[in-house]
Amino acid sequence: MQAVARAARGLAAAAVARAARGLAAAAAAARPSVMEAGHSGQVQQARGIVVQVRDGNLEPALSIMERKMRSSGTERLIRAHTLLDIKDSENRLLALKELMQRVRSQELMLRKIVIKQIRTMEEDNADWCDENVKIACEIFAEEVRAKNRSGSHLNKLGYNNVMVKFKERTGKTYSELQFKNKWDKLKKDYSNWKQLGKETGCGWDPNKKLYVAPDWWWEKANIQFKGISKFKDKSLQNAEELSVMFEDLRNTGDDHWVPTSGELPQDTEAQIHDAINIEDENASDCGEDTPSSSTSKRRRVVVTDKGKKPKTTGGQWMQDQMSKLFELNKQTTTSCESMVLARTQETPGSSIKDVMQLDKGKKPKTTGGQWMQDQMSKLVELNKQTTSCESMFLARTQETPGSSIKDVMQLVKACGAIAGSKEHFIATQVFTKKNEREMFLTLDTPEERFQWLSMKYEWMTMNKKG
DNA sequence: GTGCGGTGTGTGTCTGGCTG
DNA sequence: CAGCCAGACACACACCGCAC
Repeated sequence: MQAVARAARGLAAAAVARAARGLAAAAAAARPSVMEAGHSGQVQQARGIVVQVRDGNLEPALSIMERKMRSSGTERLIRAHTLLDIKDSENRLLALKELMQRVRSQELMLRKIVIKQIRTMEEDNADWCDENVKIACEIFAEEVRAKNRSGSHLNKLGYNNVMVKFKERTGKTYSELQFKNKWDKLKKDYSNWKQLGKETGCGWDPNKKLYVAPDWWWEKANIQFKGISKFKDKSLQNAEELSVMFEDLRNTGDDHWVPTSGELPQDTEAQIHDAINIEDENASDCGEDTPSSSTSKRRRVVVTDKGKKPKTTGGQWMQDQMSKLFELNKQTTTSCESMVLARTQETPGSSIKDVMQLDKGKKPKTTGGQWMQDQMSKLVELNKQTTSCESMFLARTQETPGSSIKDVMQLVKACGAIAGSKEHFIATQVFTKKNEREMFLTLDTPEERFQWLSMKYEWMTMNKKG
């Protein structure tokens, strides 16, 4: 409002000046002056707008002038002129911006064309003959051993090394992308080959080193595992190198999940459960680092977030799941860990508490893959601890009687799980397994035992649904 | 010094076109 | 039709400048 008033005042002042000029011109020959004439109340013929200022009172005169200017269209002309000035300058600015954008986009286009031309001149069309694939696999494996793999792919340095080494050995210049594509392809092949090893419908021909199955089986398998039928009449080439490249991140879906795969387990709890593999006592007895095949295939997560795919490269989801995993590990480990701690002095910095600290505070400024690898290493360490303390515990329980089904079921009833209750029912199901009984015995109070049974029931029913 | 937003880079997934 | 390839898309992280 004040600005508007100021503008009006400015316009008025300009008009006053112009009017005064016109007045002055008309009264050029005569005296007194314009102001004097105005002051004396004389109205003189003049061009322009004439306003009288009475008794030196400027405000009413300005108001009158504004009215006159508005009615005569002068104000509109002045405004239009002013706006035209602004528009001109703005237009010039816009035009300059547009020009810059045009130049920039043309420059970009030109650059793209030049890059493409240079690429096509420098790059060879990928020719993945057996020999080239073999060399590539060897170099890939070298780079993986040199820890130039982050996540599930080689990093920039890794690809650069591959490009250089491959050129040295074959004379061919392939781009990073071409190697990346080949890497993806090899990974898929390796995954399919491993899948064949688990399929029950095919046999193994040791002479030909081939999986054998009827044609209909291959057709069926190829629908489920795209590209698997290529192994119908040929075996996996460069298996050793591929093993180095992919074995620790194999993504067959049923026994591993790769956090960077973008396909998340729908039932996270169940996945965590599978990951720590509590249900499968046989597997835990074997001490496998990775869980054995679970009952559910990896499923595409239901995307609710405005259709975006769950890209989880070292992302929040991964961190959340790892946290949950730690939490569950803590739950299953703490009780026996305390026993171990009582006997042995713990290595500083390797306690669960220390490891759990990883979740807190700032995110580590590393790539998702690196972070994941670190966390997994720590998790493996933690699991080793768990396994060792479990074995210590088992050794102890073997010494002490009281872990028979009969003994444990007495404890079940004592903690309030009466016959007919869901807690009692789940106890009858799980305590046929020795490990479950022993785990149950690690709980100190009846309350803890009852809660454990409740959770066990919910967990198992949830997994049944999943 | 700290927090925030913008930008660039690296990484991973997916899709569709081209070719043999 | 399978294999190869390019490119779009999405996300995480690092870095930088700026305001407070």
